[in-house]
Amino acid sequence: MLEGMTTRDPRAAGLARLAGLIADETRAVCLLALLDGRAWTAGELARHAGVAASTLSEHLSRLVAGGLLAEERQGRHRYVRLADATAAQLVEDLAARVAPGDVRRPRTLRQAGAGSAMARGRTCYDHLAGRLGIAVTDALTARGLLRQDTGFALTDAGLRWFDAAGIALDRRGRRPLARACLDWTERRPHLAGAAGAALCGHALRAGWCVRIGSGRAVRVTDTGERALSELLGIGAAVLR
Amino acid sequence: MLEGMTTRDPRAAGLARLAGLIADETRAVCLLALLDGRAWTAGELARHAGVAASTLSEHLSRLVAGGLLAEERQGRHRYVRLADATAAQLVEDLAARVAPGDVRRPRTLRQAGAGSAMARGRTCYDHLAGRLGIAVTDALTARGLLRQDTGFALTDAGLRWFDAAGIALDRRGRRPLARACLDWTERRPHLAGAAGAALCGHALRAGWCVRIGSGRAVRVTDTGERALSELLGIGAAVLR
DNA sequence: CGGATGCTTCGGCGCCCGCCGAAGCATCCG
DNA sequence: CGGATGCTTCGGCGGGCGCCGAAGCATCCG
Repeated sequence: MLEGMTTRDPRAAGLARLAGLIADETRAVCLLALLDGRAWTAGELARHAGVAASTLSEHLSRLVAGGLLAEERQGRHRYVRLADATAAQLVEDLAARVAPGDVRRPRTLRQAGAGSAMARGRTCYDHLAGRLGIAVTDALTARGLLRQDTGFALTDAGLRWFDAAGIALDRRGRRPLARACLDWTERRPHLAGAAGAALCGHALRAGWCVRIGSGRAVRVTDTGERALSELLGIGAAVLR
Repeated sequence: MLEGMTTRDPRAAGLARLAGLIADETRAVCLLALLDGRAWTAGELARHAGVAASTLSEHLSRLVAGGLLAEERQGRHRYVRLADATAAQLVEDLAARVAPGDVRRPRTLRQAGAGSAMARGRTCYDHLAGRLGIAVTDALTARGLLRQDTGFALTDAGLRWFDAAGIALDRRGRRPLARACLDWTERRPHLAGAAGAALCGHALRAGWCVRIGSGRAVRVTDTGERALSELLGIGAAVLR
């Protein structure tokens, strides 16, 4: 056989290998969990995924070797997190393409409860998502601070708004300031990129919102309601 | 075992299945080849990938069933193409993340020749790439028609430029007008999205550039050099 | 109509990979 | 120091999947 083979694209092997990292349901479970942007221990992920610790250990080694995860050893714990923003974006992009019909809806009450908290507000890697993320994105757009019609970019007024709000934007890196991230529960784009990260970081630091328990869901505080109302004209009702 | 399993993310199975479609080198070869945006027959792809027709037939069925490819039967031929722009973007995004060290450089003279033609100018799904794509993107940016510093979006002046050049933009669909696509050979972003597609389509229709043979490489014509110089101030030397 | 061409189906083979539990190592803590 | 905890390594098992060639079907063409 073969011989007739012409010039296989040299990227194919790497592409298949990269996709292969995500092409396992247990690893996919881990990557989606890590989308909260925080570090998990190997044991937490093993329990979360429902497999033996030994099994998960090997999965983590592959994901780290493949560059999707970064690890940090602390004593007898192995902490892993998504390697960087581009890794997070990759998982997001793939997850966003998954046909909505392919996701099974949660069944138990407890899951439904957690689900509705997540739908209200959560972090998506390092930016805000859920109705909260959408509300912020919509408000920025309505006020002419963010353009969505011709792409996805901050306007000059948007740059001034961040400056006036005292939210520092890191414009040195290669990371784009504004980027669209498709919201899983809302099925609409919300603000990601360096600006989205800065805004989320500020919101958590300033107490505009706090994490619920140990998950990625967040709740808007009274302080946060006032700030979002003053700075962006977001009504409290939208966030409930 | 198990029992301890908590709430696996319902998207995990779909995510793994989707990634699994790309996680095979032969299928990856096909997807990368199809990034030229045109339709290939099953036989062409089999020869290109260097596998038996029967093997490739099954691969195509899986890719079609998974929604990444669209097929069209004509007589005894089975034509396939990327299902839509989002499928193309998915493959691009994944390929862009492949570590540059992972791609082996071409070796033979013939491959090197094809490579340099590809590096000069080519189509990337439905927009321009290679030095040509970069030159156009840079020129649009330098003239204030495209913003890259705060995201990736056309400016109002950019909208007027397309209008004045007689290039119709389809703004009805959900597809973003401007989007960044990481150029494989240049390692820098070039213009994709509805505007990139419109520009590329116009360039081919107006004879600004023509396809070289049956591949995805394109060559800029004399007409094209004049047009690009007049409309965007692109010097001919850049395109060589 | 009959041979050539393109694709698909099928059976069979072999490899890869995900899974587990047992055993071992490192770390922490009383 | 010794037991508990967390992680890793190893052997073994089973299933899935990619590969092929042979055979069969549809289409095209002389």
